Amino acid sequence: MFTQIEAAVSRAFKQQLASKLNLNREVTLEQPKQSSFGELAIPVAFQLARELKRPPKQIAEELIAGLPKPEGVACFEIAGNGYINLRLDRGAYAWSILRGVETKPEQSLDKIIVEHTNINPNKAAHIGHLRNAVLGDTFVRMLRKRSYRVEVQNYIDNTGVQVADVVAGFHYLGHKSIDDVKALIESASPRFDYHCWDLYARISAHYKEHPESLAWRDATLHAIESGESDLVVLGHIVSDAIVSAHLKTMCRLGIKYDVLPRESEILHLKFWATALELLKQRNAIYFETQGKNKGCWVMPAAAFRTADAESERGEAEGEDSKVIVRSNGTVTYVGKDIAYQLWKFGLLGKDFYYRPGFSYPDGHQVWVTDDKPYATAPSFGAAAQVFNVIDSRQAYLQDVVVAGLRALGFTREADASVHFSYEMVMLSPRTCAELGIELSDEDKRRPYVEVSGRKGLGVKADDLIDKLIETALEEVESRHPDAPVEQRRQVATQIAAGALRYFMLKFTRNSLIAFDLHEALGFEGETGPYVQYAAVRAQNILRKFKERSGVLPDFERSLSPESLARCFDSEELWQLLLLASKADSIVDRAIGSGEPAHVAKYGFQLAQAFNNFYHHSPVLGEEDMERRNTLLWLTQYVHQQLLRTMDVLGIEQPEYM
RNA sequence: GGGGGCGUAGCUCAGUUGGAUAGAGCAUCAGCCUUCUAAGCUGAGGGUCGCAGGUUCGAUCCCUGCCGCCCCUACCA
Repeated sequence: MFTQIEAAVSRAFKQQLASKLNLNREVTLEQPKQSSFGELAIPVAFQLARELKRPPKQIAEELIAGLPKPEGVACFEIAGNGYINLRLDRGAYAWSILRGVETKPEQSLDKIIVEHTNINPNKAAHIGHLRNAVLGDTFVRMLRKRSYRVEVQNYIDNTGVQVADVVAGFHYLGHKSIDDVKALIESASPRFDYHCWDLYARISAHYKEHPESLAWRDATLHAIESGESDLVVLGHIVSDAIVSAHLKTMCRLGIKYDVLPRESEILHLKFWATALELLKQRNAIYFETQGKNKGCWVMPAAAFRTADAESERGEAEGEDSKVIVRSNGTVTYVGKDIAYQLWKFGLLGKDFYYRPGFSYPDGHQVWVTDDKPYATAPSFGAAAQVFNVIDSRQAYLQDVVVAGLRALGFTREADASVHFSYEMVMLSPRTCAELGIELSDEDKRRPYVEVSGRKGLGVKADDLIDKLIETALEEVESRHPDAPVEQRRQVATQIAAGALRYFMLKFTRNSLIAFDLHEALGFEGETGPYVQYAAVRAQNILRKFKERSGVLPDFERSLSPESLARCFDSEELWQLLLLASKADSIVDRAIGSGEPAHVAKYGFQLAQAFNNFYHHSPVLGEEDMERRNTLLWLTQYVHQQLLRTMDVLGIEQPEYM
C-alpha cells in the first residue's frame, strides 16, 4: 500500500514537472527526518533550484499549485526553504491498510539465478560459510517475496585441490581403503565432516613440514582428472558425504537449494572444452609465447582492468594478464567459472544431466548434476540475471569472468552478472581464547583473527548452532518449566536459528565481522530473538482475546474510516501502523540496494515500535470498545507484517518465549 | 608499485544515491514486574563523523592531498 502511494505521488510530480516546467525526469521521495514533518518528503525543488536559478521555495509552491492529490493523500505542505512534505489521510489510509487491500506484483517471466554457499566439500562448514549462505538465502527470499522467479544454485567444487588434499590425507597419510572411509562415513562419532576438518588441518601441516609430500596432491589431482583410480572413487564418496552434511547444516537454518552443479560434470560433459573453443575463436584469449606465462592461454589485462590505468609502464606487457589454461594444459578455476557462467545464461549450447539428490522434510527436491541421462528434471540455467554470492577477496576473479563474457560479445549478460560480495568473518581474540584456540604472537596483536580451514582454525557451524540452542534452552526451561520437553526444544531451536540468522544479517555486506561468541549468544537488544519476542507478544494478545471471547471482532462492521481517524490521531499508534505498512516497500528498496541488512534493521525497528505500543497501550484492558477494537486490529496487522518480514529474513516465530 | 575497501559515541555498527536537531544496540548509571510473560519499557551521560584543503546556499556523504588499518595483485581456489 505504501509502495502504491509512493508510486502515485512520484507519478503525479513527474507529470507536474512536465506540464509546468517542461522537464522530463524521475522524482525521488525520501523519508522526512522527523515524523512530525509528515509521511513523505519530496526534495525535488532543491535539485531544480540550481538549474533554474530560482529559489527552491518558489519552485515548490509552483509545483504543488493545482497538483491533484493521489488517493490517500491529505495534503502537501512546504517546509523549511523548499521541502514539499506530504501528509496522508490517516483514516482512509488505515482503513485500506487494515482491510488488507494489497496488490501483489506479478510473477516475472525472467529467471534470476542466485548462486551461494559454494563450500569446498572437504570439511565441515564454519561461520564464514554461514554468512555466505544466510546472505544468499535471504536475498533469495527477498526476491521471491516480491514475485521474482529465482533459482538457487550451490556450486560443488568436487574435483578441486581441497578435496584432493583430504583424499590424499586418507590415502597416503592414513592408509585408508575405500571401505575404511565408508565405515568412517557410517559411524556417528566422530562425525565425518568433523573428522575431515581435522584431517585437512593435519595434511596441510604435513605438507608444510614435508614439502616433498606435495607430490601426493599432484598425484591425486591427476588421478581425479584421468578418472581411472581408486582415488577417484574416494574423491566422490568423500565429497558426496560432505555435501550431504553441508545441506543438513544449512537446513537447520532454513536454507535450501534447487540444484547443485558440480565441477566434475563441467569437466566430463566438456563444458570447459566448449567454452575454450569459443574463447579461442573470438580471440578473447591468446597463446603466450614469451615471458613468465610462456606456453599458457591468457586473457589480456586490458580486458578486465579499468581503462584509465592503462599500462603507462611499457615493460609491464603481459604482467597483469590472467592465465586461463596452464602450460601443462590444465584449466584454472577461472576458466571453469567462465564456462559455468556461460551455462547459467544459456549461452553454452549444452546442458547437464540431472538426478534427484537430497529431499527436504517439506518435500522440496534438490537436483544434482550428472554426466549421463537419469531422469526427467526441471529445466535449470538460462537466466536473465545472475547473482554470485562470493566473498570480496574474489572480486578480481569475478571481474575476469565477466570480462570473459564481454570478450565473447555477450555484453548484455556481462552487465547482468552481479558479484554479490561480502566481507569476511573473522574471530575476535576473546572468542579464540574462549574456544581454546592458541594464537601466534602475531595474531595476538591483531584486532581479529582469520578463520583458516588449513589450520583448522575456526568455529564450526553446527557447534555454534548447538551452543545457541543450549543457551536458549536454559532460558526456555526457566520460563516454561511445565511445557513438554520436545516443544521446549523446538522453541529453543527456533530462537537459536533466529539469533544466528539475524546476527549474520545485521551488518551490511562490506562490513567485516569480528565474530564474538558472547555477542552472538546474546538474545537482547538488536537481535533475532528480540524480533521474535515482539511477534510472540502480538500473538499472545490475539490468542488471549480469542480464549476470552471466542473469536476476533468483525472489525469492518464495528469500525469505519472515521473511527480509525479518531484513534490514529495518536502519534504513537499512527507511527506504528505506518511503519508496519512499509514492509514491502522496504524489501523493494533492499533489493535495489542489494542489502539484506536493511530488511533486518527494519524488522528490528518494527519490533521496537510494537514493544513500545505493548507497554503504553494495553489492548485487552481497554474499556472503550471502539478503541479496543482498533488496537486489536492494529495488533493483528502488525503481527502479520512482523511475520512477513521475519519470513523474508528466514526467522520463525516460536509458539511462546 | 598498481587496484579495491574501510576510518562515525568507551565497544560493535546504521546513516535511503548533497539537505531539516548525526542515530541504534552493547556496556555504564538511575527507575519500572499483582497487568496482554521484564528476552521488555522509561530516563541519563557519552561525538572535532581520521586530519587538512576544495567544490556550493548547504558536506559524515562529492573532489584533491596526507595519516592509519585491511584485502587483492598465483600456471591456489
